[in-house]
Amino acid sequence: MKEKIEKLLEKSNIKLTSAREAILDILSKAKSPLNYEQIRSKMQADMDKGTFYRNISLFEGADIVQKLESDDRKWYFELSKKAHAHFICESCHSVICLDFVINPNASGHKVKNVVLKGICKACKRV
Amino acid sequence: MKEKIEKLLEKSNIKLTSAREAILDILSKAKSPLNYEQIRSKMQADMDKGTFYRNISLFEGADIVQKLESDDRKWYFELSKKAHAHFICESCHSVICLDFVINPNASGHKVKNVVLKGICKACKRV
DNA sequence: CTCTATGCAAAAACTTTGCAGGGAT
DNA sequence: ATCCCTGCAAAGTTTTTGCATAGAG
Repeated sequence: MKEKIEKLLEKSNIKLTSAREAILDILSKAKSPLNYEQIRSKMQADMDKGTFYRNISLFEGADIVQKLESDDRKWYFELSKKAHAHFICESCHSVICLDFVINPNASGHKVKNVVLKGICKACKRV
Repeated sequence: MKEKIEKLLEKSNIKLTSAREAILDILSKAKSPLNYEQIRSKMQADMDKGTFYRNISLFEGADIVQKLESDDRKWYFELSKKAHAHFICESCHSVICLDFVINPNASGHKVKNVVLKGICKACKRV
């Protein structure tokens, strides 16, 4: 894991620190995008918000991390990977990755992301 | 216009006031969802934020208005109409309605909305 | 020793809420 | 006279930023 993260950062000339490793380690294990609170709760040691967001925006600039927002007005983060759609649950606000090929040229605009919103499987059951 | 708005409100037992009429009048003329600032700038008379947001949430509760967020962390509002997709421009943050039929059962979740993100036609040209 | 990352605290940006005054019925 | 709508101002939420200190090389 650590080597993989080291490689990612090396490519962009970003130094490896324990804060950065912690963030990327959690994101690399996540099945779906996570917000600050969720990431922080998975950490062993506490991390300051400032440090978190500053590193996240460093990662975004280097295209290592992508952000998207749910409808709870929080940013959700995931490691950059090939374009895929997301589902956002209006009930529990979770963000779920979908296997969904994005057609970049529907509609005359340049489409980079697709987000579906509604009620997720889990919430539907309740 | 006014009669149409009156009918909308009557159905939900909401009294017609000039603030409410102003908001709904602007929304009914809009081609795409608008945020508070955009709506406010189209108004003849000034309107307080509190009044605006309170009425908007009244409308949402009555299913007269739907809200969605762009990626500028602002809410965008439109009159409720039959399910259609939206395009959000990551460059100018405008929200554009698309003629796009939503398939509610892709992916096992219940899909109510579809949002495409990317660069809009206008920004692409620049 | 120098340079950058971190933590703390304050600022920012939008939205929401409390409260008192004003209008409509 | 009552009820609820409105405006003003303060509070709330998440993210961003400034500054001093700690830490790495």
